This record gives sequence, C-alpha cells and structure tokens, in this order.
Amino acid sequence: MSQDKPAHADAQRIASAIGTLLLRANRMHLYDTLLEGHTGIDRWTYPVLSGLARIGPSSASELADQIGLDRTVTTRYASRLQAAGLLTRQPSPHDLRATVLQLTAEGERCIQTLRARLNDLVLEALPGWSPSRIHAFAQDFDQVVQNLVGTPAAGDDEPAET
Amino acid sequence: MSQDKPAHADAQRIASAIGTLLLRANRMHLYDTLLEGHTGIDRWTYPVLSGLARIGPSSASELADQIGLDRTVTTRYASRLQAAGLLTRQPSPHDLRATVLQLTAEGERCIQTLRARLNDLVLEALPGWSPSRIHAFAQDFDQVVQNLVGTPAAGDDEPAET
DNA sequence: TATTGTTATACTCTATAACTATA
DNA sequence: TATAGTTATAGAGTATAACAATA
Repeated sequence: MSQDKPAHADAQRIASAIGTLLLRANRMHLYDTLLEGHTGIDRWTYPVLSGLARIGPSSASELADQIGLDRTVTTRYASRLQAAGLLTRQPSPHDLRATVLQLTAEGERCIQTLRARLNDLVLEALPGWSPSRIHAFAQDFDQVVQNLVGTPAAGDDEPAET
Repeated sequence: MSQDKPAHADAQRIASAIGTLLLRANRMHLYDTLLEGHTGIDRWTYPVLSGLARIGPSSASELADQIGLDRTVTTRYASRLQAAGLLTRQPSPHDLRATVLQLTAEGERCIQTLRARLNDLVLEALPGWSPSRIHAFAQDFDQVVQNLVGTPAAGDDEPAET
C-alpha cells in the first residue's frame, strides 16, 4: 500500500497536521506565545492590526472583508487598537462617509516586532534544515494553503462566513 | 539577500501561510466545507468527536485535556453529540465518579466520512504533485507542526490555555 | 482533602438590527 | 436607494464558581 498508493497515507498525515494546527488549544498557544508581553493587543485584535498592515490604510468595511470579520466587530476592535495608540482614524478625502484606518508609528513598530517574533518561531521549528529544504517547503506550504483556503489571498469573497 | 540569507525570506513565507491558515475566515471556511451536510455536528462539537476518535473511549476530563477545552464545555458538547446519537455515556467500571465517553457506530461512521473528506480536500490542494514530493512535504509539515505547537501531540500540558 | 461530572452564573466574542450621514 | 460607520441588542461560546458523589 505504501508502494501502490503512498499519496493516501501522506495525505492523511498532512490532514492530521492541519487538524493539529487548527486545534483551539494549539492555535491559542501560538497566538499567546506571539503576543506575550504586548499590551493593547490580543488574540482578537491582532488579526485586525495585522490585516491593516498587510493591505495598508483602508476603510473598516474593506478591512472587515479581508479578515473575515463583521463590519461591526472590526470597527469595535479598531476602537480598542486606537485607544491603545496603535492605529488612527481619519476622514476619507474622497468619501465623506468613510473613515480611513491607518497604523500609527507605534502600530508599525508593534507589527514589525510581531513579524520578527513569528519568523523566529518558524525558524526554530525547522532545526537543522538546509536552505534548499526550507525553500522547497516554503513554496509547497504556501501553495497548499492557497489551494486549501480558496483562491483569494486571505479573506474570502463569500458574503456570510459567519 | 536571497543568496545570503534565503532562510529568512522563506521563513517569512511560511509564517505568512500559517497566518493565513489560522485566520478566522479561512479556518471557518475549512470547517464548514468539511462538515457541510452533516447534522448533529458543527465547528465546535467536531473537535470533541474527533478527539474522542483519536484517543479512544475516555472520561470527559481526559478528553478535555486533549483538545484544550474546559471540562465543563466538553461535557456540555458531549451532551449535544449524545443527543445526536454520535456518542454514549457509560459509568466507568473502575471509578464510580467517572463516565466513559465512547463513539457509537454512527459516530464512527461520521468520523470515517469526515476523515475521508478531509483527505480529499488535502489531495485536491496538491494538484499534480509527484508521490515523492507529497511524501517529503507530509514529513516536513508534520515536523513543523509538532515543533510549533510543542512536544505534546495535540493537547498541551499547561494548566490554563484559556 | 482531592477529583469527576454536572449545572449555574458571568463574561466575551460575534452577528443582526437599527440609526445617522453621505453617495 | 444604497453604502459607510457606529451603537444597541441578542445569541452563542467559554471559563469560573459551586454542588453532590466518590477516591
């Protein structure tokens, strides 16, 4: 069987690893490790700040679509991050209804720190890997994730993800 | 830079993919796709049933530790799954305080179906990959996840993950 | 005294509904 | 009429506290 249909057993292994990574306890542990020591940001507001850093200054509605959260939740979390001094609200010059969310200098620093820390965590999870092995894995993993979550990079275009 | 420190850029790519996979919208989409059409089981009770299938018949406390949920939540979700006919409660023969949770035949069938479906989803995310490429990726991914979430297979030994 | 299962309670996340202002 | 932002409200997940029964 490992000769005839090796892909099946390997797919099971991949599926199991995905399940492990998504498991609440492990997810939370990863987020907590990443955010440890940071004030003004937590597991729930982090995706908002991170998403804003990824797509750049944008309205709450745009950002909400990107991270898959409701508009109302996004604006509430944005208020928390604003209170923590990590982002600002500015009226849009083009649309008087819209508000532009933008990272402050402190917000930028925060994101830089968190990105670096996550990178370190990842590198620690690849002990002794050769650069070529890391490169191949990065390519493959990226492709798998893109295919798994659908074509869009991060958010989804479906109306109600709930 | 891609010559000097290729590992850094690749680590960033891996980190980004992890972030994408863990993003709420994508996580939910994956769970919903997996559970589509199944009644009596949802995003929240699925880890309970899946965990029970993985570790076999066990008490609610044991299971709770494994999946990183509180005892009280686990027992409540177990009640739902019991009402849906997917698991049974039986008094433990060794400990009169304990209750043994166990999958019913229908629960077993349910898990089999879900595992097969997840496998299919994974295979679809590896279009045209050679068996050796799949095998290498499965090994690497498994190792990365194990290292990322800590030594324990699924749950964590820390007291309060929250 | 500690642990198991369970329920009661409170807290938080999240979405729907509703309101105001603008396109 | 539709859309942006926001707030009010309600529903659901989750943890802490508390209880009875047993180790």
